[in-house]
Amino acid sequence: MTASGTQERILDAAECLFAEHGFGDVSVRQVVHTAGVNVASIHYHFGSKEALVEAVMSRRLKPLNDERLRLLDEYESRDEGEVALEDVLYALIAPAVKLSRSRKGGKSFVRLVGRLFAEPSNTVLERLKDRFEVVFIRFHRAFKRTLPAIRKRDYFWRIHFILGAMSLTLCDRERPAAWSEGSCDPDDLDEVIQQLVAFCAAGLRSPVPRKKRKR
Amino acid sequence: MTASGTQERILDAAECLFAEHGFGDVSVRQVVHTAGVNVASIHYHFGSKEALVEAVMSRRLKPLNDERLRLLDEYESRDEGEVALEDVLYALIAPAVKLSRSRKGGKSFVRLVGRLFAEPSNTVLERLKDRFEVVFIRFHRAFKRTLPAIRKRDYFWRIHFILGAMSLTLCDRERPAAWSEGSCDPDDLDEVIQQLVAFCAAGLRSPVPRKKRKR
DNA sequence: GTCTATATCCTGATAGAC
DNA sequence: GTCTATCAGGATATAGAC
Repeated sequence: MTASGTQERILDAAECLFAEHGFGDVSVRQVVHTAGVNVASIHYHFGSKEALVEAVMSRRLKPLNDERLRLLDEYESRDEGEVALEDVLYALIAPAVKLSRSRKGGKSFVRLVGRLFAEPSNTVLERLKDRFEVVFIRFHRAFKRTLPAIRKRDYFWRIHFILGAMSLTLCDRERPAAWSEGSCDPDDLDEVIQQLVAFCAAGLRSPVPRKKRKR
Repeated sequence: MTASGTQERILDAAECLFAEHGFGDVSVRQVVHTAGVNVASIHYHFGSKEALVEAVMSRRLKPLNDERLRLLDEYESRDEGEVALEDVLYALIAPAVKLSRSRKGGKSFVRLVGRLFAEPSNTVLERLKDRFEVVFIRFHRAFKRTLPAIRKRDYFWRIHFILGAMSLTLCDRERPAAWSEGSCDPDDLDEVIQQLVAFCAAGLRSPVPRKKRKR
């Protein structure tokens, strides 16, 4: 890396473009144009477009997940293992939402993460799987402690729904504000976090659905 | 259209491929190859790739939304306007989930709808906006009747979370089964629907979150 | 309506001068 | 490390014979 920070400029530009248009629809030429660097520099610094995608994700994924685990550790040591459900959810959700207002491109990155989860057959997600799994195993343990009686199948369906709600919220800042004609403020991050935490907590605590629906 | 049903074969193949790999990553050549038709036929029948994408969506969107409105009408006339929250959610969710097991490519289509909602800056969604809006206005009225005291901003945040949960569930059949080591059965559609309805109902009914969180 | 052949452009990637 | 020039391949789209 040189003093001009070419790698950083490429990563910033790619992060922003990928978040806006998706991975497949952004060419390396658009990236170098936005970054103001030479066409060849992406292959010099990263080797391939695919490696660039992975580098974009890796750069911020570790700090994000580290912060999630740090919060969870903090709550667990403070409450001696008896962490409230809302606190576990907060540790999972808040770092991602907060990252979305950090100046250094975090906004684009969280949209990328949301996009990543919404694209099922995704080689990038496969590659990053290990990093996510460590976090989820830790959170699974914490969730199960707060919900000792929950059935395995109920738990995993609900976790899936929670990921969906998070995904779309990270992906799409504008829709709630637009549909509510301004009542929802996407820039009030504490509000977003609390809404998500409350919604997910209620969903996780809801009674087991009936076995059969008569219609 | 001819007797061989070239248009249908193209639509089926495109629907399947788009659902599997996304819009941008599928070429018209892949589509014609999968459909077993000539390269030029897409442009003859649809005019452009973008028009094909729109045609794929339009073909199934009207029946889906018609079924949603039909269910809602049925419940409202039966219960004289006093429809249970779970029934409104059922009318919104069940037709989409059920379409996912219809033989004629419905499985691919609902994944496409999920993908559509997860991609914010999407020209296709803009084009189909009108068709969705009619449905949502009807459902907004129904929801507000079952939740008369809810604040506008709480309501729209929660609708957003519900769309996210639906989106990911329609997009990604496999993750809950994989993570739960088989406890979740993606083919048990009644189970999926009931899980989603119960989760979303609990979320919609949850008490208003506290104003400030002290951490 | 179907097909072949082709036009035109853009893609990711690289070679080699500086 | 940066740049220009260029490659080989694939993209959408079309022209024109059948």
